[in-house]
Amino acid sequence: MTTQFDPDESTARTAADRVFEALQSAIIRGDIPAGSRVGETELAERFGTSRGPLREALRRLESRKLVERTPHVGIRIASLTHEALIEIYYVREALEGMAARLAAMHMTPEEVAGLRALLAEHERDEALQADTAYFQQEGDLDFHYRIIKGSHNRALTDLLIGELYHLVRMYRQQFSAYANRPQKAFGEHLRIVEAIEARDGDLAEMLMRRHVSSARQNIERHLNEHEQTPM
Amino acid sequence: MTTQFDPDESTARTAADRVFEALQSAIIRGDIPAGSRVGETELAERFGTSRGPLREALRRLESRKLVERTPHVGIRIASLTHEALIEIYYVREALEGMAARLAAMHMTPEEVAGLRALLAEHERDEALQADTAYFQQEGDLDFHYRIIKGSHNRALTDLLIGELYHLVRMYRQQFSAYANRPQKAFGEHLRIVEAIEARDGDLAEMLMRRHVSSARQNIERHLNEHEQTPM
DNA sequence: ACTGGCTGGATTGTCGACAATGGCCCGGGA
DNA sequence: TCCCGGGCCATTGTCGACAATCCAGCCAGT
Repeated sequence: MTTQFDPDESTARTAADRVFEALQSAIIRGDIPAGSRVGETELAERFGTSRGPLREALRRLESRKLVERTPHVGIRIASLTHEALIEIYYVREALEGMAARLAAMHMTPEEVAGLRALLAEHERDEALQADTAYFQQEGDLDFHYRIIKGSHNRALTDLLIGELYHLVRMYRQQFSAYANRPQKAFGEHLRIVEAIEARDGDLAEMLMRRHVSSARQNIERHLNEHEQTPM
Repeated sequence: MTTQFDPDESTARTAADRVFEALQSAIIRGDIPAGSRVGETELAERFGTSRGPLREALRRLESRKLVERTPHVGIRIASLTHEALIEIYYVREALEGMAARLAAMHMTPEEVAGLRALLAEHERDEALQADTAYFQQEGDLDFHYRIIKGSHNRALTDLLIGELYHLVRMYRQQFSAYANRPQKAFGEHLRIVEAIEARDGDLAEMLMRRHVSSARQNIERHLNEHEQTPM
């Protein structure tokens, strides 16, 4: 069951980078169950490398909050609590709101056009698939990615895409995503794009914040209904 | 010029953690000049350890944007451009604004009282020292730290304190801080605390955002005057 | 029977050496 | 004189082995 790579595509970089990406994918996709303890030796031979590069990969994953390490004890795959997810959504609200504001200021006309094209594509898919949520999931990520990159703010982009979104994706995998009202989300996306086209930074930020906030409230409602956190 | 440690205080954790903190301090304090290339072997023997732990420390510092690594080439201490500093201030504006909002909602009465006590202490120091900026620098950081922690949002706290503020501090060390109008800043701090005491989250966020935004505009003004980025 | 300490095993932390890659310098040719 | 190519060297990437630490289970004592 050793993982196999394309020998010319991924070997370009160093082995530590390969095992880092592979391990990250494995965690996000749920191939390694969340919250489980794993040994370094086990992981090392699983990914066909030594413990040296593996440990470096683990350090990076630790800073991304994907694994937890306790000295002399071991590694466990991160299992996020619902509270942590809610906290992340507050951060997303602040950062993506700012991203939308900056996108309205700095996006090139080509980027805006691409954004609207993406939205049109979503509309077709949505019309076809009505309320199936999964494809819309990836489309939703794509939409947010474009606005984040449209901010042309590297610090903001690195923080959101490099640090936060991995956790969000792991979450969606763990709890197979709360039904996230694709038609409502699409309408919100539409209005955000309109605000960006109008170069209205204030409005774009406000709409994006409400969009993220709605998603958070939607999750909180689900949690209260299902009473998943008795405590 | 080898760094020295308290042999009982810092040795509690692992050696990789010690060299991580030591290296981070050295970078922030400017002991290692920004932008300079350094070799792994050199650093390893400087901190009295082997290359193994040092490389793990470097990985963590890399994710914190304090060093830059290029494979097979080497390490260079991060030297932030002015544009990067401005970008960080936009992120701070968004995140600390949210932190102030959450602090107004979630701070305990004790934390609020401590915040006001800190402000009173600043007022005394400020009255004594008029316009000397340096002490106010640390006080300013302390003020912001308390509000961030007052948000009771771990994701937000980790991001701001764990990822961002090191860069801000390194900056202040590099460029020995732009004169940051302590009396004006103090007044803004005062109004933020008042908003938090009134549990007015909207106002607290707005004031904090304007506070950070003012600091950013102050820096931008200095950059334009001195024309430090000819390009 | 239960608590306390202890020993054995396993896992992580650390180290030194080897291999591989990139940069630099020197020499030759146009 | 300038440009290009090849070889050498330094530095990084990787590996395997040794040492330190923690956890589990057992044994003894009360």
